[in-house]
Amino acid sequence: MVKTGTSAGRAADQIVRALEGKIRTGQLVDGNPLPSERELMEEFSISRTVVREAVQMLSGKGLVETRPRFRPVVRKPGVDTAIETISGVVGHLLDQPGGVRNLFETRIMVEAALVRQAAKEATRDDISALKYALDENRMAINDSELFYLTDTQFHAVFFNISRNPVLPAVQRAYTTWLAPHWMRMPRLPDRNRRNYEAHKAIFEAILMRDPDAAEDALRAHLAQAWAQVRATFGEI
Amino acid sequence: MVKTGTSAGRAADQIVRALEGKIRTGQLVDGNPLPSERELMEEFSISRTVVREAVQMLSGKGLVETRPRFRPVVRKPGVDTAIETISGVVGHLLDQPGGVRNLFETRIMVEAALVRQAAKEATRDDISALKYALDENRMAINDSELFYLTDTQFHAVFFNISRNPVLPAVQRAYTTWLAPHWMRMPRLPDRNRRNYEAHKAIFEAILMRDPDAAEDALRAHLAQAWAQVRATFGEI
DNA sequence: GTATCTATTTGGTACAACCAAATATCACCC
DNA sequence: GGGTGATATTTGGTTGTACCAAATAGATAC
Repeated sequence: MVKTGTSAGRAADQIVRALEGKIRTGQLVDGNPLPSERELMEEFSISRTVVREAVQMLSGKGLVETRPRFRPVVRKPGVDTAIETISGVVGHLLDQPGGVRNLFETRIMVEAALVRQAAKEATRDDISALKYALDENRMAINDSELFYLTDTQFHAVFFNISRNPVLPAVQRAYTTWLAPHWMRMPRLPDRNRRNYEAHKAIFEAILMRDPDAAEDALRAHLAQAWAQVRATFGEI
Repeated sequence: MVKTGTSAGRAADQIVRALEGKIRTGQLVDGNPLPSERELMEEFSISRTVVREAVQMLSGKGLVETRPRFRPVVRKPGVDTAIETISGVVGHLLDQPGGVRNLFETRIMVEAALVRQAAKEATRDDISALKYALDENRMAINDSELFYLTDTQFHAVFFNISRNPVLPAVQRAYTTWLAPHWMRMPRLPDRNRRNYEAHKAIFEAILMRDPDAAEDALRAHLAQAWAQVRATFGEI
């Protein structure tokens, strides 16, 4: 029987909705493989064509993870999932003139807000986390590979202070998307030291509970970083 | 001939990349329909199945727009495209406990940063745009439908001041995603007036070039809005 | 020139078949 | 008995054909 144009009008969308539900309610457990395509086509009485289509849609929405020849794996949606979903488009945006600049500008804005907040309401734990990250950063000045890592982790502390799970994911997005430009920059102990000093200045402003100074230090730091990027890549 | 497992290993990904390129370079013009599936299968010597798969992927990436029975339309990627792409996942996130709260919190943070910036560097044009939006808002106090609109537009001004095209898109995202909660709130002239007064307070702080006051006013305003949401929906 | 009816195109779905990579099964040897 | 490797069985990837119903283009009538 060739059943076409079903009442509801759409197609595999129904399957998608059904599976979406099963994932959200936990009937399909996070991390487990999806039922095989043949099973699904039997369960919903549809052709494999439609099953594949549905699975692909779910993959596009980030609810399942598909590797080329493997069973799709269920993934309960999280902030990181959302961010991965747009990575493709963002890639194109960054290729456009001014794309990187625009993204980086929002990062400055967000992080400026975060350091202000840190200066105002960082707990003792937050501050010791910050101090730890700063020390790690200092000790890595002569190891550029490690310095990049500790640099990122220092900044990460700010994104954690709010206790809002969205923000750490946002930072991961920023670092992932901007990494191509950062990683290919010449990294010299000299520059590392300057960056460390900038971090230290931010830290001290936060210690002094001075939001304005913290914001200024952060902006100076990121502006300098941007200048380095420009020096490496030119107009972007 | 049944050709499988081609050298490169993947499948419709190649087609996706090819089409991606054609879209970015403008060979496939923004707004125009994609070639028909049959044409594409001939052009790339692949089965229609694969063509459809590729098109779907492009759709998932937001590079083409597909309505159920219509020709897919090419869409050059923009920030809005990116945001639409994640709308699906975000929907799930908002359903989770605390989801709305977390999102709204980031909105407060971002907008607080924006009003600070506005207070510091708004041009004469920015300020008159703000004043215009404020007046429109005042005149709509007794028309709740219109008030919601002018409310949104008042806030929109802040997202425009930076001249960064990412931010207006972000605001559209916020309003879209949070709309379901805002629109179903009881809207009374009384509340409208209170919100208008809050807007006015923010505006005046910006006029005075006082970032701290502007931020405080903005935070008070949004905190109140949140309280209203809570009063309507309870724990969310 | 506009409206209406008809032919053709085009997307949506189904089914059957096949390949190659994964995975499960089992016999075999230490 | 507990690994180890060869074998059988899934299972995802792809092709081809076929058919329906909605869109669109084309022709015809008004």
